[in-house]
Amino acid sequence: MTSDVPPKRSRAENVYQALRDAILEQNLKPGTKLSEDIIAGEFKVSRTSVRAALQQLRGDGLVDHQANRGAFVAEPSAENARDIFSLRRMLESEVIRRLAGNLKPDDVKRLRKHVEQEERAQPVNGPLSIRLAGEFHILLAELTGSQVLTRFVSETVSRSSLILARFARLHSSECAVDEHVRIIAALQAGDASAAEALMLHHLESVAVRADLRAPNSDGDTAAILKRYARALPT
Amino acid sequence: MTSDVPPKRSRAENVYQALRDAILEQNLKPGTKLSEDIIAGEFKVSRTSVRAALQQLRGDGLVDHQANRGAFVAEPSAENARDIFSLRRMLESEVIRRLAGNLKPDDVKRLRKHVEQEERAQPVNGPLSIRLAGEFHILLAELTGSQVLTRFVSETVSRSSLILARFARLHSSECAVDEHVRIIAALQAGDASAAEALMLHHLESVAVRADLRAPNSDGDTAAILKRYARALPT
DNA sequence: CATACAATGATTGTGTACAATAATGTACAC
DNA sequence: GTGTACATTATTGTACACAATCATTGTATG
Repeated sequence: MTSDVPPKRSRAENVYQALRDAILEQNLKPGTKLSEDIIAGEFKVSRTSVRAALQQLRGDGLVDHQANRGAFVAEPSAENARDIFSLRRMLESEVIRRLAGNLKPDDVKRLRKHVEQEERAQPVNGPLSIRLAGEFHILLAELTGSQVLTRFVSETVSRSSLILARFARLHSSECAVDEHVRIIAALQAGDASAAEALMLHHLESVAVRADLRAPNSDGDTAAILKRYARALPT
Repeated sequence: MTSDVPPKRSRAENVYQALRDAILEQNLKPGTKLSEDIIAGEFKVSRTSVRAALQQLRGDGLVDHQANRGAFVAEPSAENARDIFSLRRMLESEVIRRLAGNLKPDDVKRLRKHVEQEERAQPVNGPLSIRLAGEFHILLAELTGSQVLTRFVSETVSRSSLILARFARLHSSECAVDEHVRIIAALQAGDASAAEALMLHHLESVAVRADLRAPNSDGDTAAILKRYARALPT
C-alpha cells in the first residue's frame, strides 16, 4: 500500500458514484426520472454538482437527457440491447485472448478476491451481487492493461445491467459465479480457445435471460395503459 | 430534407463543438491549457457553460482534467497510442465486415458526398482536411446502424487525431482520400475480405506516420528536463 | 364532442458571487 | 547561499438566484 490517502473526491463525483451504483444495482429502474432538485435535496448538495454528475452519467449512456424535460434512467430498446450484447461478445473475446496465459500471480489474486466477494454477496441475491457480477468483467478488462478496452467493456457491461433490469425474466445470477471461476481457471491454464468459449457461453446465458420482445413493466406508461383500456366500458 | 430547423443547441453544446473541432483540427495542440475563464471570455458565455463543455470533452478522452488545476488537451502516451490503434483495427474491421455488400444506395451517396468534401479540402492540406479524414471513418461506423459501435469508433478516431498531433512526423494526408475511395468500391462490390484488407492497410499507413518513440515537442516537461539535467554541474 | 389556443406551473438552462485549493513569490533562518 | 515556511495570487469547485423553456391544464369555440 502506498499510504492510501483518499484522493478527496469532488461532490459531483460522489453523486456520480452513488447514482451509478444505484442504477447498476437496479434500485433506480429504467425510465425513472432523475430530478435535479430532488437529488440535490437528498444528497445535500447544490444542483450544480448534481448536474455535473448527471452529465457524466449521460456520457456513460446510463441516463437519457431530454432538453428542458429532465434526465431519466436510460431505457435501452430491444434493438439497442442486441447491439450491445453483440459488441460485448466482440470486446470480451478480445479481453480473453489477451489475457489467456498472461495472467500474473497478482492478477489471479485480484480475481479470486473478487469472486470471493461475489460469493459472499450471493445469498442475498440482491442488488450488490448484480453489480459485482458486472464488475468482474470490468476487472478482467482492466487486467489487460488497455485503458480504452477497459472503458469500452465498462460501458457495455453497465448498459447490460440496464438491459437486464428492463427485459430479464428473473434476475437470479446463481450460475454466474461458478462460470466466473471456470473462466479464471481456463485463463490461468493458458487455454485461450477454451476460455473464449466459456466467456461466450457465459455471455449467452446472460443474454438469454432477457426476453427482448417484452420489456419489464413500466416500459411506456402509455403501453401499459393500453392493456388496461379495454377493461373499460366502451 | 425534412424542414431542417436547427435544433436550438444549448450554449454548452456550441462550446463543446467548437472546442472539439479546434482540437481535432489540431489548432489546440496536446498539452494546451484550457482555462475556463479565457474560454468563457472568448465565447462570450459564462464559465458554467464552458465547464459543461469541458466535462463532455473529458468524457470523450480528448481533455485531461486535473483537480483544482484545470483542463488540458490530452497528451496520449506512446503506449496509449499503440493501444488505441490496436482497438481501432478491431473496431473498424468489424465495421467493414458488417458493411460489405450491405450498403444501401443512399449510404453510397453519403459516402461519395463526404469524399468529395475531402477532395475539395485537400489542396489546403490543412486543419479541415485532417478532421474530415477522421469523420469518414465515423460515417462508415454510422452506416452500420450500431449506435454503440459508432460511439466507440468515434472515440478512437478522435483520439487518433490527438496522437498524430503529438507524434506524426509530417501530417500530409494525401493518400488518404484515394484509399477511402477504394474502400467504398470494395464495400459496394461486397468483397468483405478485400475491404477489410484495404482498411487495415489504410490504418497501418496512418499509424506508421507516428513515430511513437519521440513525441512532438512538449512531451512530459519532466522527461525533457531530465535529458538536460546532466548538462548541469553537479 | 373534438380541436385549437392561452394561461399556468414546474423544471431545466445560465449567469454571477463566493469558498476552497493549489501554485507561485517572498522573506527569513540556518 | 540554500532550504524552508509563510503570504499572495490565480484558478477551479460550489452554491444560489434568476431567466428561459417546455409540458400541462383549463377554457373557449367550431
